[in-house]
Amino acid sequence: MKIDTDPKKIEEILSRSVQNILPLKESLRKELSSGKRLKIYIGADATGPKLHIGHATNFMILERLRKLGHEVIILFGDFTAKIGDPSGKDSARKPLTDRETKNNLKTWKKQVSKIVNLKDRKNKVKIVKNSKWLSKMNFSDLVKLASNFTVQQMVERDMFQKRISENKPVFLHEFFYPLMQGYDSVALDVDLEIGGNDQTFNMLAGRTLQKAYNNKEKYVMSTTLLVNPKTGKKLMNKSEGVVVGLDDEHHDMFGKIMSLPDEALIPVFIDCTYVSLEEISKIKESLEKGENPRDVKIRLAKEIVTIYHDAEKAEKAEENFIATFKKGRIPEDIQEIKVEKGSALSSAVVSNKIVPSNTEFRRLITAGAISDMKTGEKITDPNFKIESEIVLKIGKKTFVKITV
RNA sequence: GCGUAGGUGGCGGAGCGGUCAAUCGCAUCACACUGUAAAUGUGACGCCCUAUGGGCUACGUAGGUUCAAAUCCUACCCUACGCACCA
Repeated sequence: MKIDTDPKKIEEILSRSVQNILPLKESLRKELSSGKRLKIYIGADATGPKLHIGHATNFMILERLRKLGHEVIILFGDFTAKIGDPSGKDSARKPLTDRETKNNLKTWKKQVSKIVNLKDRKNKVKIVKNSKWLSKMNFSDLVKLASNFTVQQMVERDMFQKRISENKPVFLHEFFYPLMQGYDSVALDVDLEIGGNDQTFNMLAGRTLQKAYNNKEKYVMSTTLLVNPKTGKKLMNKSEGVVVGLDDEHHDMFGKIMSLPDEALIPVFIDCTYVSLEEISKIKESLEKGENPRDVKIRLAKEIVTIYHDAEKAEKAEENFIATFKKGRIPEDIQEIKVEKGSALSSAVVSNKIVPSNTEFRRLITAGAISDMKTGEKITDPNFKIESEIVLKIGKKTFVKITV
């Protein structure tokens, strides 16, 4: 296969969404320009079935490289997932069953396929699981592997330092994570690994091991994580922000993007869309000149929805969004439930899991969070009975149509 | 193994016999204002009910003392730190 060495394309690969390239950006450029076919891989966490737009960044880079003709591999970390990443406080995560792993892989392929062309026969993407080699290792293999690192190197990591100074536990098996991930590089014998900035340590472990086992240079490309430039907090994090999932339904996806903080606009454009860098800098300029960020965000939402759905759905999502939230109309595609005439609203809504509990329902209704969409009036009676068809708005984002 | 300090709600962290479903901060949810942004203000934030009241389950686990326990006692489990052990 002929390798494309277009300097412009290479430049984009080397700079867009890239945090750091190790050992050196320029030597990787040389490799990419040499016409040699490189073996490149990206590792993905198999613990959950959902990917979000932050993950997409890496796959976009991978796809660019694939298009140049390089060999790309997606590694599904099923073995590491079985043990669980104990980076948080909770150490023991229940191991994933084979069925869950299988299922995760399936949904996950579907999501990735929106970005990476998995079916292209000319340059096929290889998908591998790391249980293939990791599950076969015995204790002496592990000892050999571990002897490539010192405890000091492990302990040096920020996350461990922090926990040590806070007197929080650091479990021994946590040290195995970089080892296992690093060994993937050896097993695959790769030239380059791409991963989020938080994976740098693990990726570098792979670099060390690749040198030790195969005597080969492995490049490491770390990519920027989606963070709020103002607060420094991760954007795609359940506890700190909104998670825009790649398989979110189009209206939902659109809405979630609209609720991203304004400051995040440009980074998300760069990392999660195909909009050219020149154009993004124009957008940035117009924002600085005072263009309403909302309109820019609509553009962003449309770009992203187009990637994971299509242009038509993006258009629809926009219309729906404007109609519902700007004009206060009833959105399309709302949830519908059917109940007996005269039954209590509370039970209708709780039994259909729209509201988690009766107590919560009471809270909402006394706060004036439930209103009739047709009349615009608030419903404040906790014992409200459903006598005829009604469309309700519950809180900010929930709409439901109840028929009798 | 020994010693010391700990284990409280999604997280951090108070409380140390009754007024504790548990101060406070973060997160979350709702309302107001808005651009489903941010900021700000207000309120809510275990569950259930025939609801300005009542009930049930919760403060590592299991027992016990007491009219009454997150708070006291006993045992166990877990964590950190120190000591001891270290072919």
